[in-house]
Amino acid sequence: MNPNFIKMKNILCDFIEQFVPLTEDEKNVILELDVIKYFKKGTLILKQGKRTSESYFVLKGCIRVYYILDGTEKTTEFFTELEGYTPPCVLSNQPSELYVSCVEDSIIAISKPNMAEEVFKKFPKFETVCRILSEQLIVKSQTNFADFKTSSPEQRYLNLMKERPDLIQRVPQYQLASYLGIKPESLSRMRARIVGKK
Amino acid sequence: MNPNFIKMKNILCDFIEQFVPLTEDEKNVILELDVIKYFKKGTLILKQGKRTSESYFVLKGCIRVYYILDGTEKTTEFFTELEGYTPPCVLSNQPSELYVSCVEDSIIAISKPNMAEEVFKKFPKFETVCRILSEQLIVKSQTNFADFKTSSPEQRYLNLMKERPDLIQRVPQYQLASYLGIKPESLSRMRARIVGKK
DNA sequence: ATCATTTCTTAACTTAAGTGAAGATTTTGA
DNA sequence: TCAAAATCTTCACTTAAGTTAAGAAATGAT
Repeated sequence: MNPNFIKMKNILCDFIEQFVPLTEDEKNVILELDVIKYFKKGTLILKQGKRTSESYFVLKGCIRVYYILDGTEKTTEFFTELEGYTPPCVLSNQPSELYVSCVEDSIIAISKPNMAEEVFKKFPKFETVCRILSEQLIVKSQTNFADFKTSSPEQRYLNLMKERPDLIQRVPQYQLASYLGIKPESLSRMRARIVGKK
Repeated sequence: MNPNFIKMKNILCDFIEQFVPLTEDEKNVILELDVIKYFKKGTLILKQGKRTSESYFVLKGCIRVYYILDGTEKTTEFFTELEGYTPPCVLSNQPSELYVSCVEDSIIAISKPNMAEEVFKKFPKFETVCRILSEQLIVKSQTNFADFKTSSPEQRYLNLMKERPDLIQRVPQYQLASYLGIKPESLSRMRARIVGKK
């Protein structure tokens, strides 16, 4: 077992222990269940049209969710360290509408519903964690959405600089642009405008 | 027990039975726990600055979530029949940033976390329902957000006409406008433009 | 180190949303 | 029923985003 692997397991257990305490037994269950995978930058973890039941939990790196509309990539989400994502197709049992790709070399914990079910049966505590996490995620998602609706593209960019400054460094601008709901040219112009104002 | 009350209980149980079957016992638990309240149009169920631990589940009518920024109402959500909402302040234990008001005369099932905890203990099945519902809500919220980001104000309005035509009838336009992320004047002009195009 | 590819910038022009202000229309309550 | 309040529309003007197109800069692969 390489030391990096153990480090990642600890990150995962620490994260879960924010919500419920874990016994050694329970930690071992996680160690056995969660599959930790390494991906190179640019790897497509999920492609449009494919079926999957996998959820992704980012231990290191950054993944991007996007789809292609009229030949253009529309980026809808970025997930970085300690953020998790379940594609809609996992719940709908349909082919995926979305692509998921690695913006950087990334380490991802992958889980599947049947794994989860088993664990829930053995340790109901895990279901509680998932429920609480889900409830928090809903609030987060709704709050982000509300902030987005009520601000101009420029405010959104300034807000992103404040809330997730790392993304601006890590991610190509044309991907950030559609994440902000604007065109790459507009983002470029906007940045020039903002620098000018200072 | 008035017949309308019983009707509402049935609506609630039917809704839950979409996800898990319920025994009579379990239905009774719901009947005893959930508090069903009647509100007049315009009632403020939750005010900015107030603390609450209540979640709302709309049995009939329509509620609106908004906050006031620079003296202007910013509407972030509408919930109608069979939709539920937990304000962020319930999870954060802070005074509410948001108002919740009734767009119409409404019948709302109100629940609190301590009720939920008790029920979860007695019937773990309910925690499963809540987890599944939450997971679905996350997807829904993220999908809505993605659609919003990738469309123009006009597309958003056309999409709203398709997806929630009832809202356009039920809700004042100035509230719809901020829900669409635009000014009321722009919505008014846009509607004229759309009618002209036909 | 160099070439090809990807990403970013700039510019001129078009289109639609924001703003401020006024007035029309609809709804509500006494 | 009528006046006040709330809601919606229109107009002229400003501002910023979309579009098209060209070329510069950065990155990656050999």
